[in-house]
Amino acid sequence: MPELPEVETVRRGLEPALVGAHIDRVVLNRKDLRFPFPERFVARLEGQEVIALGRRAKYLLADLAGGEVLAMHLGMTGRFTIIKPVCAGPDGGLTEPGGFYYTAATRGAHDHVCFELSTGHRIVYNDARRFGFMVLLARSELDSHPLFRGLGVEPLGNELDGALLARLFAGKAAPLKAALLDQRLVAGLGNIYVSEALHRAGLSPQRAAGTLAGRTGKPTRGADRLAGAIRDVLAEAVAAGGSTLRDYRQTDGALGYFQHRFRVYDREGEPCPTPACRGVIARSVQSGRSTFHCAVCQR
DNA sequence: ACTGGATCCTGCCTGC
DNA sequence: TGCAGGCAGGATCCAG
Repeated sequence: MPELPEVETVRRGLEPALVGAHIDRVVLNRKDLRFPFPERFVARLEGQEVIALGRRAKYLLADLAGGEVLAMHLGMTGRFTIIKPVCAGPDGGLTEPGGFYYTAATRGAHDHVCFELSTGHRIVYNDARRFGFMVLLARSELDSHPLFRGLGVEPLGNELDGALLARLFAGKAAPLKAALLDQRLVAGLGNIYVSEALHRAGLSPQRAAGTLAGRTGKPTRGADRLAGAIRDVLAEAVAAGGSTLRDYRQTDGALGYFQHRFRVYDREGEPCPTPACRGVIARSVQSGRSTFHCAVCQR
């Protein structure tokens, strides 16, 4: 479920295990994800120390001591799991505090990559649909790399406000839904949070994006509301993800799960949650993707 | 320049 | 119960 908040949640979950550790061994269970793994992928990673774990839009960025960056995109179904070290139990046998081993026998069907760290931790990447991918690139070429060059503004950074949105959307006939999904404008929103942000802002997903730029190019109140709604919904989701992170060892240990309540997403037919609004959440399809909105309070 | 559609892949849910 | 069909949170590419 990786939009920006989920990726940030995964980043925060992985950071303590990954940063400062060396990658002793990398096991690939297949030769590609969405794309083939980079040339000499394993050799370039093994022996490297991870010195930082960052995020840009929906990409995780692991900085390596040698100057390369491991950039990882989770696609639709990518997940990371931390497997804690196995240690000797009271009965003399091997037990594991989190309650599970990671062996060939327990390996999940779509566990494609396993990073074995110097701390004894293993970090497993699982991706059923394989829309995710990993690339290795020099830190110095990050900003000019085709994957990152065109990315738009980071929505939780300081730049995003109504004025910037108005500038980005000026002259665009595309519906707000499509404009917000465009990673070249605002980077990190996905199908869920676009619906959520538009509902909070009281803006119809069908409305032309350019109408938020006013006639003089000045931001409208709608643009200000939308910028605020984007920041609020993402920040709340990140906070919700973080609040459940302490439990990451239970069940299958997958990072990035959280119980965030969506106000409109997947709530077709339910009453609109806006106070005093008598509307009902409708589902529609825009450029092949589900949109959820209330026609009464979103204009 | 913008837009909609097809596409990659697997799993799950629905309806017949 | 079985199975076909549709749908899924991403992002790119292509035709129009």
